[in-house]
Amino acid sequence: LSLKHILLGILAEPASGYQIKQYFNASLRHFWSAELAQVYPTLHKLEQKGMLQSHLAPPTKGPPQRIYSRTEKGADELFNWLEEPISGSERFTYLAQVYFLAQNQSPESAEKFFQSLLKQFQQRLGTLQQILDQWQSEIPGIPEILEDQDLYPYMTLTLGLARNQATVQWCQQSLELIQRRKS
Amino acid sequence: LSLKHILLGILAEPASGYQIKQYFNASLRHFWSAELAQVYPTLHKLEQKGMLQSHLAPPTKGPPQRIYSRTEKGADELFNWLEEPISGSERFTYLAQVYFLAQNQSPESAEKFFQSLLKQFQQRLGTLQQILDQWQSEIPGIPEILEDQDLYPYMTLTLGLARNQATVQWCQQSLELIQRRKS
DNA sequence: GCCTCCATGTAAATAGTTACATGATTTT
DNA sequence: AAAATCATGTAACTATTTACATGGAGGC
Repeated sequence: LSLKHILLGILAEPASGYQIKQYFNASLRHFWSAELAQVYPTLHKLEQKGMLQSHLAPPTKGPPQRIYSRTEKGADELFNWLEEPISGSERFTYLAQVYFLAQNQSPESAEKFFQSLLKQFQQRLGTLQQILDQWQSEIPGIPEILEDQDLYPYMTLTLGLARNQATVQWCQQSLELIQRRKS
Repeated sequence: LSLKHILLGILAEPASGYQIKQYFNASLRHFWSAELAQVYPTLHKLEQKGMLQSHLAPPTKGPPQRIYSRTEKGADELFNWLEEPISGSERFTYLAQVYFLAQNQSPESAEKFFQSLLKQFQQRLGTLQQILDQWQSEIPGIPEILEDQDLYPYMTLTLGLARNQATVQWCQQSLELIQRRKS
């Protein structure tokens, strides 16, 4: 349901399926990802519904590209989605793993699990921090100075940072608690 | 992929599909949910694979219940899953909405969106806080005093709280920024 | 009598992943 | 000459949601 709307959002500028996938990797991967095998059929469906138009671009190099652009109908659909209330439930597989951790017989398994959790979240945090550092060095006066079109993507970055910081702290506290209980 | 393992985790004690659904509503809903229409077929598949066994319980009241219990094979599968590394990508639909918010023509739409975001996260935070308060009033000396089987579920609660607090703060800061920019 | 809760399930649709197929161009 | 990247797509499978079908028990 959401990929449709995300594609409509990305297609503020015309682009090919492949370029859209690049955009996912470059800018959205912190909260969304999509495989090409999902992108292409979804673009087709959106075209069938009249929300996108496409044409083949002459092959400058390599195979020809099919370039999609958003129609008015597509833009309307996007604007409606942008006003929808958010959906309730989130899914965190690793929290399910934590939840049942006590069922694993081996006594160090919980400690090991949290150590690897901590590592992974520290790494994510580092990645996000680097991106923020780059924004800050390139654009002094951030965020006040930003245009709206950059401000909201920037906000998704700051939330990612805040949440990851909270998660790293939680991992550390949990690890300490687990280690204290060993004795 | 995960629902299988979550069912195996819940079935440390034998239970029916309906009871499992209750358990989702009572204890896991903060990070996972599942419809009965998904639970029943998944239980069937797990039984076919020899990870669960079932028998019909005599109808004390109402229709008979099919009670599932975990086999050794099922337990092994669970233990393996509990040691798997976590998967990389998370999905947050509302962050995609934030990301494209600038494309909505109407100037107050962003403000409205964040106001409703803030409300919803404050509400979730309140719910989680209530659950924590109850644990704390019922079990003084939490978390040190807890058995492992309660400690890890408790940890999923504390992470939920920490993340929601971070999110509420982010909503507030974002709203202030948006309101400052109006002038 | 009607509504809700208990309890199980199927069917159909949507969403998403993994694997496969194809072929050109550019880099090593 | 092999490997990586560009570029599009299909097929098969897995995961999830929404809607429907059925029927008993207990409360209003």
